[in-house]
Amino acid sequence: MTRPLTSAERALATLRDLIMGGDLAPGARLGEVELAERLGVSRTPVREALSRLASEGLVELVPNRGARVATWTVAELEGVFDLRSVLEPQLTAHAVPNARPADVDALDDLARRMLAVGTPGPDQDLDALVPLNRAFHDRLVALAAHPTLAAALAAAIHPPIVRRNFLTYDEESLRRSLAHHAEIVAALRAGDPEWARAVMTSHIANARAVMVRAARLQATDPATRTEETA
Amino acid sequence: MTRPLTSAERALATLRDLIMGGDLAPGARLGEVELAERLGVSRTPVREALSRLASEGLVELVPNRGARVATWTVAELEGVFDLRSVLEPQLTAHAVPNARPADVDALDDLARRMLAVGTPGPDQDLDALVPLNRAFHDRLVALAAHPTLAAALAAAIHPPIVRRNFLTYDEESLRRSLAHHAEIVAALRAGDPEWARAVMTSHIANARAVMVRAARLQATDPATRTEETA
DNA sequence: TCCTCGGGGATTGCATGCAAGGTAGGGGTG
DNA sequence: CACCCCTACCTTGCATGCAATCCCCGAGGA
Repeated sequence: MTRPLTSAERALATLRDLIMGGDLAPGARLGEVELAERLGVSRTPVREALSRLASEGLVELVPNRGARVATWTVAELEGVFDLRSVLEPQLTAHAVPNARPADVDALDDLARRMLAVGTPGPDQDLDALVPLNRAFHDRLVALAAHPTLAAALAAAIHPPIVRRNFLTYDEESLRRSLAHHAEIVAALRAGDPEWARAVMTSHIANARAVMVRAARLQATDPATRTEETA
Repeated sequence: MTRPLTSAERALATLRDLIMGGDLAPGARLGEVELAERLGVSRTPVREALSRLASEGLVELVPNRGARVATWTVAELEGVFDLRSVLEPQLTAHAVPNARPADVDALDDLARRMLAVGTPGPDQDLDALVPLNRAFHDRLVALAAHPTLAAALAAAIHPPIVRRNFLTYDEESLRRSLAHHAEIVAALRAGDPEWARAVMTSHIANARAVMVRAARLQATDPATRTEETA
């Protein structure tokens, strides 16, 4: 019973996916007519979508000069992690009293599967980690049942930062990250919100260190820079 | 050298002010043609403004059914305060090392003026408190120099919740609130971020109690309900 | 009396057209 | 030779028109 989406909504969703999925690199120009043709609609819904993406921070919109995919500096990246490091531990703590055994089992399953595909060896498949990780965090956020905090977090994660992040993890940080997931499950099972909060805080700090290091490398290595003046 | 704003930007700003200022009550219908005439532009920029306000959470937008000013429940109000109670203390702590004597003096001045117009007596002027309070908090947020956290906070405060809140403070809570401002100044002067953080946490908790009580009263008292089905 | 089923009016959703503003490239000048 | 300006093209910003959808309200039947 899902009501039919409007063209503007489809354009919004498609553009968001294109940006978050990395098909449109940061700094890439977003011409209205080009997008309209690509999406098979007129410029009007495209403009509406761009406008909303701009207020979400995914694109930068300059009057009379059009839209570009938003770029981010290392400082902004650190800012996002500052925000995550206050929001996600809080959400995790909220989730604890709401976690029913079935929920914990589902999270446990996700954590185990991440461990399976994330551990170095013949079965390692880092690409498979991304959706699993997303599912884990989404489920945790849903358990918190706190729409306002969740919305603030969703607004923060926007930048295509977390996109394919596991490729940038070094082996030790990755092992830590996987262990955190398992430990969060343990904290949930124990019903200890402070434990869960602490592990999530560590989890974000670990991710922060990895991402900031990767971003610094990318910023100084011209070979990997995405074009910004296309 | 401020470049001329587009019609859509003006519509956006005007609508935002109208909503935040309470001229458009929560639940009020926002017809495109009506707004377009009121603002002297065509429907297109109005649509764009409504679209952006929707993604900011200020209006609710239902396909084919138009826009209404967003309404909020007591639960959502509490959610907003949950968010503020993690963000504002953090921002306040960030502000401490950046506070130069001149900044502290300016905040001190604001706190004193709030005390002057907020203390019961012949000089009490609760309406004057609102802009002073805003200036105080804005200045503090600016000092934190943390755009990401600030943006998340700004997105949260949206609901016209904080609008004319001082009218709902009881005498004791108001006195507490004014004292908090002064104490934050003291913490800044002492250069103690944890002190500042703790006071701000109390400040938000106090405000939360006042606002939730007021909202509960309003929700049960039909006389003060704003029309929602206009 | 209550529920169901249209019909008219109004409103939104989208496409298109036009004008204002911006960008790039070439010629002229110091 | 470098710099500036000017022109032509392109893009965006906005207005308007038309079709699709929804809401309201009244008539008919159970």
